[in-house]
Amino acid sequence: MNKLLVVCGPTATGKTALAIMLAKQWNGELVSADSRQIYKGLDALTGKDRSDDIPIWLYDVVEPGMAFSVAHFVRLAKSSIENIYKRNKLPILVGGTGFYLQALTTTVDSLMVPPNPSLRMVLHAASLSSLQEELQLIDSLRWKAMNESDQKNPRRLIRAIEVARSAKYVPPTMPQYDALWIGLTSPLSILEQRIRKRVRERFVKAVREVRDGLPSLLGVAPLLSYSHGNSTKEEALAKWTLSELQYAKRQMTWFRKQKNIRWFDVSKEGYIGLVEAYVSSWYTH
RNA sequence: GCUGAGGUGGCGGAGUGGACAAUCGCAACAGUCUGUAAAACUGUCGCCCUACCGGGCUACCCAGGUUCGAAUCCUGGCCUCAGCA
Repeated sequence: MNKLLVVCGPTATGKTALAIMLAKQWNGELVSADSRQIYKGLDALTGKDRSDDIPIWLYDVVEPGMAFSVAHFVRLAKSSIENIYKRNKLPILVGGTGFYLQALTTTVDSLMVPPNPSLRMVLHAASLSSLQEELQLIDSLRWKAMNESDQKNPRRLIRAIEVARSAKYVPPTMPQYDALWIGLTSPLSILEQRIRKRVRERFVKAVREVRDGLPSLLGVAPLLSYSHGNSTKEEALAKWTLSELQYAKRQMTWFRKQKNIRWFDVSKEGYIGLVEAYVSSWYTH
């Protein structure tokens, strides 16, 4: 089975830097699994780190505002990984978008059902209760499988109805990888400091990147408010920092339930050595 | 110092005699997740018990008072802000 190294974890833990280092050691190339960094430009806003000699796939694949979703990601990532294998290199999947990572490494059956824009438009105008009723009617199993939170989530209900109404698919078999999951984390207070520092460092560049009409990525609203003169730099920094921190917490909520991740605390001295040893024992087997 | 406005839960801000442990927003905490995942959504959110059905206690600047009953009315005090000085 083909080996695939996965480096995941919340934002601002140094995933990319670590992955680049590992790529140099093991003749690898990176594949980004980040739902923000797929957009062209916006380097400072989305925190893209780059390397002169290690390729990073799936940065800058689509214009901001264009439709992009997990399904696109999975297709692109699969072909990137194949490409890397063909050249006998090690793909290193690095990113904080847990859903992307999951979809790529496991089977997600409904992923092949494409969106139905006209249906969505109609359902979008429907009330929550009518969405609930419709789903119960056309796919009661799906409805029962949803928890209370999703049953009250219009977006999820609409997608479930969309899937239920589509023709049934036989899910294609996904490539199976021999994946090693490495998670990078640190205590929340330290993570907060790192986020604060990173955001401050990127502020000036990020202000130049944002413009009206951009998708509402983290930081866009406060940065625009600042550049329009509606808030001070400190206010904008505070808001951007806060949203990044909240995002990091959400990421951790996702990753916490995933039991195959080996976690490393990046605030501890010598964690890199531990990672290297861990990867080494996996890679050489 | 005078005049006006006001002091409500971590913050903002409703409430102006009973249905108020106090609408709502933010923050916080926990969580959901199968084509928007940066998103969307759920629950909790004074303290203490609880078989989660409830029960007890302390609360709306402070001190008194009126009232069967006050965050809401009255008196005094303290403090804040705006304008005048």
